Amino acid sequence: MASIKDVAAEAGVSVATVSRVLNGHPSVSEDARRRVTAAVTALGYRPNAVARSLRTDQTRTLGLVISDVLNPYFTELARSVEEEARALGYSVIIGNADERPDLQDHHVRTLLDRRIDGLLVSPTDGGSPGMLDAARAGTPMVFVDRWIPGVDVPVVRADGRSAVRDLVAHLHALGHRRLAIIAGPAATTTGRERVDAFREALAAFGLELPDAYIGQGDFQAESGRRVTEGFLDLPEPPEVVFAADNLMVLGALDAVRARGLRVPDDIALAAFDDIRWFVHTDPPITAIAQPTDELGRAAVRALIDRVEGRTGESVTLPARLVVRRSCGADPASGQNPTAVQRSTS
Amino acid sequence: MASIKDVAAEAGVSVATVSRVLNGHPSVSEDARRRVTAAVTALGYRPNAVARSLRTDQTRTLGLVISDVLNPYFTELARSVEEEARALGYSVIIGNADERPDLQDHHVRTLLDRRIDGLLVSPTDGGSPGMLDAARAGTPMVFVDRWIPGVDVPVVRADGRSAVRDLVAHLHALGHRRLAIIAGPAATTTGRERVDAFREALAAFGLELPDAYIGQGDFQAESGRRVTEGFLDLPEPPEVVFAADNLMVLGALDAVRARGLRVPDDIALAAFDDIRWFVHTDPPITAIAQPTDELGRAAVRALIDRVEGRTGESVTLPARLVVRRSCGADPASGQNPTAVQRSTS
DNA sequence: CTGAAAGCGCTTACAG
DNA sequence: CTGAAAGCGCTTACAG
Repeated sequence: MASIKDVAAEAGVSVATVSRVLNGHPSVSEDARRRVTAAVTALGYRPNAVARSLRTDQTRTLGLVISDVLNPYFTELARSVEEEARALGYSVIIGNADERPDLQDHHVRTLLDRRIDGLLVSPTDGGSPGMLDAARAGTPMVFVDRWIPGVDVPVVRADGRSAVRDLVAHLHALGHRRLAIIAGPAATTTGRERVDAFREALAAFGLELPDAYIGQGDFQAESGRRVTEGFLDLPEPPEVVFAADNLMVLGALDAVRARGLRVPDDIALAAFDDIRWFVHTDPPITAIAQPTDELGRAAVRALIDRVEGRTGESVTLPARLVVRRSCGADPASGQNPTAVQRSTS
Repeated sequence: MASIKDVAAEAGVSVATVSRVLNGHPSVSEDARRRVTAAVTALGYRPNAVARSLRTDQTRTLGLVISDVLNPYFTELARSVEEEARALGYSVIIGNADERPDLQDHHVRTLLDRRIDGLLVSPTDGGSPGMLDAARAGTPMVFVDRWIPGVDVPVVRADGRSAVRDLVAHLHALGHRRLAIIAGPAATTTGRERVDAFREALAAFGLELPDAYIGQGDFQAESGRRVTEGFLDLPEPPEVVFAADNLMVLGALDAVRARGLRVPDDIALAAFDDIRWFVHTDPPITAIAQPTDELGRAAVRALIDRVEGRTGESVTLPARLVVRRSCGADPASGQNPTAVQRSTS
């Protein structure tokens, strides 16, 4: 592969001059610029980003460590992150933690070894050692979706509180009183917050959230299945199961189906995180939708602010309820008296 | 951040010795090794991968350019690719082409600029200039899923021919005679092949595939919707619509639903590529499943073979039919006389 | 406007 | 077993 030396030789100038035209430095004669450009195309020369990074101490690359690539929520997030980063002149390298702290650590370490300029993380657990090190070492960093309390890093996330209130109002209006939740890992903020928001919303309606109605999931489908089976085995099973993410509701559907029960007649279902397929499941699933795209973009902007020496700010965007049929409502019938946004599809 | 010099100073040895212990070189005294190790942990030293790459001319990194991250098929592929690569000591950087040749080119260029050791591509179109350059320049490369005819690069893919035959046999046994297909872009191999396989399978049953029953999609949901509407507007609409990927069948479902029609009563649906949600759509969707995980692993092995100087071979793995209810069959009823694999869920 | 030179953080043949 | 030195491909202050 041609190097800058080859280009210099071909153009009859020094490598310094080649470098200058490559980087758009103003003080280069028109003649030199022309010859270098010609040499570059003649040789099909592409600057070696590795060498450039070593010299300039910047890679123009962001690292993104997500909890699970197989979860459509994170996949959408990754896409918007990459788009915004590209628009701002950065590349992004994605690491998939698969909800495993050790894998998360592996990726953080690898990314840091590659000297990425900044790190975007949706932490899998309460903070793996490598992650904490990175934060302490002052690596420009921002958390997306999930965060780690006590670590001084901006957080870009959705606030589901009001949407969860809308959901509970919706369920209450439909006559449901026994509401259960499949929680995410207690070590994650989203795992805890969604339970808290749910409990608070229930309290506003004078309802309790008994321990038996809090199932411990791990954001994976299998845990949703297992927890739901537990609920169905209860002497008094819940009337509604609210899954804290879209994969666990998949598992819940599996479990309900395996028992030969019907949604919403026998049991109602709802989920945090909306995905396109929810329109076509049987029945269509009521969900809380995050502004995923904007979250990804805001996170990138905050991170690049930090990277370039500005102060990146935390951002919180509201999530919203999308009512479909899985809780018993017919969105078109106007049965539901509370003011919630309805699905248009 | 501590450099190798700092470690050398701390340990009281030369940087050469530090480098040797870091790389497990045998001829280092036990004493030196101990002091270096101590210095490394004392300083929290991590070797700079950028500098190492520049020197050794290898990055231990593979590039993966996929057509669309939002498509679960590619997301699964990416996951297995990363897993196998990691097991073999490589990292992978993913580029999402979003089915756009210009974006594909952008990623190929960026990846090459970073001097990745090898490139895994599922080409979006007939081959963007940058991709062709890369192949010509001798960059170790392998195609996954889709490939470019005439380019001398190993291909790792699934052969859907026999599964498509099984599907057509299944449809024929159910009494369907007017079968239509939503094709992928003609510029992609999978776009063309699936139509060819479908046509051949129809021919075996004495059925034709009229032009009006071939809709031109682009592997995105919206095109599936548009094409399906066209089918439904035909004087004689098809009885079955077979979508060449899972996103287009989503669009087809949207279109069918918008007309107030039912699947499979009014029209049957099937798709290439299986996803977990198909079990829970209304109705569950009959699909052709690829051995995605094995494809990803095989592709990585073939690529690393090339990178390390061995001859990476092409691999073709069979896809299989998974019968559900979207074509009118009740998988449990044994209605279908042909020997096809049934969904167990 | 231009070039020679230093240096980014490593690895590795060479000499001892 | 160990170190001094060269060099990977760039960028950039410095001098002219």
